[in-house]
Parts: sequence; structure tokens; C-alpha cells
Amino acid sequence: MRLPLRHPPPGRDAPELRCAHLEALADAALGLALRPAAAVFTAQRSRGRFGNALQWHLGLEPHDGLAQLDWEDRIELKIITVWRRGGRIVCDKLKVCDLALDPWHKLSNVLWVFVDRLTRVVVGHRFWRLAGPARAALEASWRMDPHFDSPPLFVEAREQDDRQAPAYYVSSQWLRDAGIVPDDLHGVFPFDAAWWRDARASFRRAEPLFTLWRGEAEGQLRCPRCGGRVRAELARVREEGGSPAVHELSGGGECALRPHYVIDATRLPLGPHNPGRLELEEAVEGRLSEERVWRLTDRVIEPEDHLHW
DNA sequence: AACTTAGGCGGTGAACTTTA
DNA sequence: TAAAGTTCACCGCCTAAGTT
Repeated sequence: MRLPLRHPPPGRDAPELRCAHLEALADAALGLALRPAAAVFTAQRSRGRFGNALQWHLGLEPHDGLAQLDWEDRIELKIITVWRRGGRIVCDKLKVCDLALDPWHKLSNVLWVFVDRLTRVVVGHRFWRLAGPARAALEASWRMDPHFDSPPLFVEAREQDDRQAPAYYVSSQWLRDAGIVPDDLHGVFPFDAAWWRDARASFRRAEPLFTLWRGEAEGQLRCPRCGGRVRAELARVREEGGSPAVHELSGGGECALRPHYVIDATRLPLGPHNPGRLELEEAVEGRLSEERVWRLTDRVIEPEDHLHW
């Protein structure tokens, strides 16, 4: 159910707001795996868990964040989960804020963080402000019919379920047209939602386990957790980046019962310094123990002056 | 027929509020 | 005060309707 917009557009470009500390954090986040932190600090299967994990890494409290912008009330932080389909980078629509809040203010200055849907690794980011053609396209929503015109900004409400307040969303179409989601991005894997769902349903709703392929020959690939043999369509791993896998049953224990997936190790992104290749690989393969989960903000030196401008 | 997209509704635990 | 119920903060997931 779509409702009319409540807040009129500003009609002018937002001034650019920057913060040196946040820029340093964003740079350092490239190649950061979010699964370990999500597993430790957030609820299993909670929908916003990776957003919460990123907030934790950036040193933010999972606070209400009501009318204020996430970062020092200057810059809003938004995760865009991306995956690859037919060679292109795609994403879903994105919730902006509650209907009671002004979405134009929320979107005035945004740090978009791109996270791969398969590996939940940060693959890039973009600082952005509401300006130019992207703003014009979004503002056109104000005059559009919410139901028939497919506006890029819309309000979604629940028909009978009043547990959830109506909220502003931006369409995935606009995220691509506005140039927010890059055309290509290293570290983005193909994702088959139907396979993922069925795989989880096959064993206690557990998420599939990953095995990295580093050029092993057919039949030589081993599970990094238990050493059992893992088989996958290696040609597909090479060409597309990943493939569902089968784990040998003998001796694997619970590991053998869970669904498995093999990805091409060379396609993982590598950050400038953190967390390092080895740690990223361990995190993706689920070999990073709880005690070894560290917080990004603790490793990025906070400058005396955040150099706001 | 196969694939893509838009639209609609769902899930989770913690924090908070109300009732007993 | 304790227990029970509700809201909140996060988007994620599924599927019918379009497209190729």
C-alpha cells in the first residue's frame, strides 16, 4: 500500500558536509567482514543485524537515531546490500526513515556503504549529497501518483499490520539511475535467493558455510573447518565467482550436515590495511573465534579535529 | 520459458510500557 | 515488583506482474 509523501522537497541542493574521521573509517572498512560482529553482537536472523554490526564497527551506539543523522547529526549512514546478477550489480529498495521524519533531511548528506549479500563483506562506499539530477529525479516524486507512476521516493504502509509505521523508501531503480550504486564493484558475488532459502531450510535454518577456492584441482578442495572433502562445480566458481557445494558426510559431524558454498578467493576485496587478507579469509570461512572480533573504530586513530567543512 | 522488477509483508531480540 | 504485552531499529525475503 502506497501513501502520498508528507514532506515537500527542498527545491535546492544540500550543502556538502564532510568529516575527516568518518572518511578515514570508511576507507578502513573496505574488506571488513560483518558476519563475525553480527554473530557476536546482534540477534541471529535479525533483519537489521548487518547494519547494526557496521554501526558497532564505526563506534556508534545502536541508538534511536530519530530525527538526527547517524554521524554527528551531519551525515546519514546507509548500508546498501548488493549482489551480482547477469554481470550487473543490483540492489533492493531501501528504507529511508519513518513517515514522521523528513526524508529530504535524512538524505541531505549520506555515506552509502556497499556490502556483498553473499559474504557480508564491505566492498565499497560513496559519500554523497542530495544535489543535481539525482535530487531532481527524487523530487519529481512529489508530483507523481504513488500507485501508478512508480516514483523513486515513496511511502509504504502495511494494509492490516499496524505493528509497523509507514515509512519512506527509495526505489532500487533510482539508486542505480542516480549513480549511487556503481556499475561494477570488486568483491560482489552472484546471489541466488531461492538457493539460499532452500539451503537454509535444509538444516535448522543455518546459513551456508563458505569454502574458498584457491585453484585446487577437482576433488582436492577441503573444508577449512573440519578437513572434509568439499565438491563444487569449479568451472562455475572460476567463471561466475561461486557455486553451491557438497560436503562429504563421513566424519564431518554437524559441519557436514550444513549447506556449503564455494567462492573464488581472488574475488574477495582487499582493504588498505584492515583487516588483512588472512583475517578476511578466516572471517568469511567462519573461522574467526569470538575473542578475535575487533572493532574497526578501535584501530582507526581518531584525529584531534574531525575537520568539519 | 526464463528472467527481472516492483510491490507487499515478515523476523528478531532488546528496550520500553502497561497491567496484575 | 514482576510479568506480560508493545514498540523499535534494522532492512530481507517472497512472489505476482512485467519483459525479453
